[in-house]
Amino acid sequence: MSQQRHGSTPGEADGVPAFPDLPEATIARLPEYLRALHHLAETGAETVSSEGLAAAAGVNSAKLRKDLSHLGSYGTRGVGYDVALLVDQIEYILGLDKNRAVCLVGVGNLGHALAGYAGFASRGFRVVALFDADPKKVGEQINGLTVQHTDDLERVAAEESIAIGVIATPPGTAQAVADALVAAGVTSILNFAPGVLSVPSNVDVRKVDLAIELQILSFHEHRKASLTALPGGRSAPPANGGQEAVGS
Amino acid sequence: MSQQRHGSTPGEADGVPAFPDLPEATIARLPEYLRALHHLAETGAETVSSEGLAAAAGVNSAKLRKDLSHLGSYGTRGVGYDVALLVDQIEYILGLDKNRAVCLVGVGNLGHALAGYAGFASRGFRVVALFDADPKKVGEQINGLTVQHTDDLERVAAEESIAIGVIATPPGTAQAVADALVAAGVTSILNFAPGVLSVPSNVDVRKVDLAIELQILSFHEHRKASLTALPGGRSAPPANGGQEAVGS
DNA sequence: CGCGATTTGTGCACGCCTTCACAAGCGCCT
DNA sequence: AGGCGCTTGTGAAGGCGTGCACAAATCGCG
Repeated sequence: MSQQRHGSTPGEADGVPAFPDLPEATIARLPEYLRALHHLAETGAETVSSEGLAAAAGVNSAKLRKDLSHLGSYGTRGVGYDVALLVDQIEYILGLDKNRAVCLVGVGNLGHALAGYAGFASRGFRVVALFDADPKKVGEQINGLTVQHTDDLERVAAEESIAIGVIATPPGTAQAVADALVAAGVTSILNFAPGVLSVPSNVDVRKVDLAIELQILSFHEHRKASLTALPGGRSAPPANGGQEAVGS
Repeated sequence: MSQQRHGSTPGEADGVPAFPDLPEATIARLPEYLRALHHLAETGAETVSSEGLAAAAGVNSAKLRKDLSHLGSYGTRGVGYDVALLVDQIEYILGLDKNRAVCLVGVGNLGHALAGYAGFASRGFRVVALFDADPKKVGEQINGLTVQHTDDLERVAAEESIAIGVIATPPGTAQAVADALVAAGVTSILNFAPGVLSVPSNVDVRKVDLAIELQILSFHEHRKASLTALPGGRSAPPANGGQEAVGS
């Protein structure tokens, strides 16, 4: 699936890809739609209604329609959206047809798991290099790749024309690694280390902090606990229909 | 540091903790402030200005002041914020003084790493139970804990009064695990499995999808690539002061 | 060929969040 | 004691995102 250009590729009216500037919120949801669409495609569905796809992606149907309308008009009124076509569109917009090269820095507890994470490869990302500052880890084989020393990061990353760097080092070394990645020409960074990274404005950084997620949940636990003790607070309603309401 | 109640604990005017309802956006930033504050405390700082703390947390100083003002007035004009006091305040609001029990379901590639992730324990979360559906994994020792079978999840989770459940299973079993967690009384779930979870409305779910993060970065790569080819597009400005601009 | 059922695409209003700009408050120095 | 500089806390404005509600468009059927 998702192999050749269809008649008119969305943004290439004239060889120059006129890029629709999508709202950030929309961009963040496109991968979710894509996952739902792949799932639908596996079940053999040819078309989906906005209602159906919205349910599968866990969002409001109006929001979904507005999101997709930003990509252009790829639905048919009275029918719905062509699943295969929409998959191609979203993959094109997200640049997933490029099979981007990813490198991973820091092969510790978390990094080791990320190196073997199947979810990356299955969605078009190739982990092509692993780095670590610990000499004991250098040379180790993980998932068919040899761990290299971070001193070689800049050279190797430039050679392999790596687009995305993943930082899974301890907080103290994250900034130095980011600097090396930037120096090697990497313009997108996924950072698992707690703390703020300083990078040039043309570099995109996304941060994932697992402890922060737990802390946010902890807040809601705290809030819920104090609500149950409060006059107006409904104290743990056990049976409420059962479904719906997905956090954040 | 950060041991006893100070004079008037923020929300306990009358034994009943009146909970300030903070904006979601603020809640999501509090952990970041907390981390920055801990860092400052280690360097021996007594007080911080909003400007200083904002820089350390990577946000706008006005935003930080507004966020903190929601907790109450804990700054001193002309001086700044008392670091130790603010740490206590935020930890109280986030409910981190409760030392919450966490269980982890799915001890695969990612789950194994999460079980050993130091960042959890260091920030007040105790992983007290591990589960997996694979009989070969049951009984395995990880980080001092024995992996138990998911059939026992509901019973054990209820016994240990677990507040937060972490799902790191394959997508197919995530919903069943969520159902079991809910049945055991867990009201907060951190989900690493792709897909949408259906839970009662009193349960909070936060989702972390590593592939989605990469896809969002891929989009920006795609966008940047097409911008450089475009007339108005500034093509890779290499030297731009050097700092600032942290993505999302 | 026309009509009704269905579903998309979107104008509009509302609410949340961010950012600016500044008054109010606090400490220090003279 | 008084004034000055610094910093917080907040009113107001602007922007972004969401969701409703409906017009426009398409298909199928009689």
